[in-house]
Amino acid sequence: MDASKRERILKAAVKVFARSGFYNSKMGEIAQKAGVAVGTTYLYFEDKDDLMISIFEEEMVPLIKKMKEAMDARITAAEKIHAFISTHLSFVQNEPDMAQLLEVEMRQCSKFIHGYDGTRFKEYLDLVSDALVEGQKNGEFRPDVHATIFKQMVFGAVDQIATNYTISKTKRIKLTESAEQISKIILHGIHNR
Amino acid sequence: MDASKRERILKAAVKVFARSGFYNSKMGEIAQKAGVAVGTTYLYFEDKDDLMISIFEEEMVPLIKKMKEAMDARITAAEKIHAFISTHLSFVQNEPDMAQLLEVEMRQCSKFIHGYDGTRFKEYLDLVSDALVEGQKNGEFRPDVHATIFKQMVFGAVDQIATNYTISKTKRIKLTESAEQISKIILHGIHNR
DNA sequence: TAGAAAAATGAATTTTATTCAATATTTTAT
DNA sequence: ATAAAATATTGAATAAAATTCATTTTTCTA
Repeated sequence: MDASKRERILKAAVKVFARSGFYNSKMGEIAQKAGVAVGTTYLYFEDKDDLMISIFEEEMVPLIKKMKEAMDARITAAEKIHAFISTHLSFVQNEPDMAQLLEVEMRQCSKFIHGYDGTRFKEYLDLVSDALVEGQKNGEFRPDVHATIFKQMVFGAVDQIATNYTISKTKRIKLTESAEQISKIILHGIHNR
Repeated sequence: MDASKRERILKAAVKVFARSGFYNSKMGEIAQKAGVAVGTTYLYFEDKDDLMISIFEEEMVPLIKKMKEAMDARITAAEKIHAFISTHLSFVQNEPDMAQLLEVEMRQCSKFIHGYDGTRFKEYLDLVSDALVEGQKNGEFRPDVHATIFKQMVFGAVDQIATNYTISKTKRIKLTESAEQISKIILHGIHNR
């Protein structure tokens, strides 16, 4: 089993999924683009869904890493949360194909929606709740904000803006502007007056 | 073309989609449950995706109506936004099958993700931005909050909490508690100090 | 009530994901 | 270096469903 062949298949799948959408992507086209036979893709991945989920898992590793770095570079917890929001939206701006895949196409993948345990995704969300808890400990934020609710709320807000941006043709509203608005509302909302 | 037959097919589809998930639902089973032949479903709906989208469109009508009533019953804009959040989450709590369908299964529907123009969905989101603008006019809220960003942000936050609740087995966190937390953060966040 | 129009049927078709028997390549033991 | 064994690859065959459409049934019209 050749690791580079696995990579070739993943790379090809990213391209095909992003261009055609998950549902309309043919395993045959992915195999062809990767320069292998159809059957070979099934030696490296269980099925089409597993291929999609593998893309997610592998893509999240560097994304989490970069996000950690961006947040660690900030001093206050408020700055860390602002960094989460603007870094996520920068990624969406700078890597539209991958954003399309992670936000839009991934959700058509039945195994991802139903079977996926979400380890990597939880890891990502916990960056938000960790920053919240830090800010509660040092008095920046109100202590009555529930960390689990908060992290989902922040991610949900950012993800909705991101998805809408990705889908929309016009790109009327700048993501940098959205990032500032979301941050301001959320941070005002949890600030310890 | 019999309107009641169309209804029977829709009703059957709701049951089957909710039980088996969109992807694993067979048109044959839907037809059987509706007491018609497979081909008949194709006289009333273009395809499986159109059937799913029709459920969404029809379900949104009473949902929007109830949401409008709930919001209109409140005096201040802040109360209206609070009503949006808690009414949405009450619906998720009280109609788990429909919530599963609208939040989870709908997103596996390729035509919904790609082709749907989102008229009904926009109508729903506009309830939030209308309340925001009202609150900005009467001085309750800061005037610099962007309505389009705000409505997406609020919906995204609520939807993420709702989806997580629907998917999770444990239901650890009460949706009423989540509604209070989200409202408090958001309303603090936009309040005109 | 016969003929036309509309609606309904379900077997046949089509499209793809997935499997697996056959083939090719690589590794191991002598 | 060589043959047997193990591993990897192939792509034609299979299977599963969505969708179509020629045929049949029902409803309408004059």
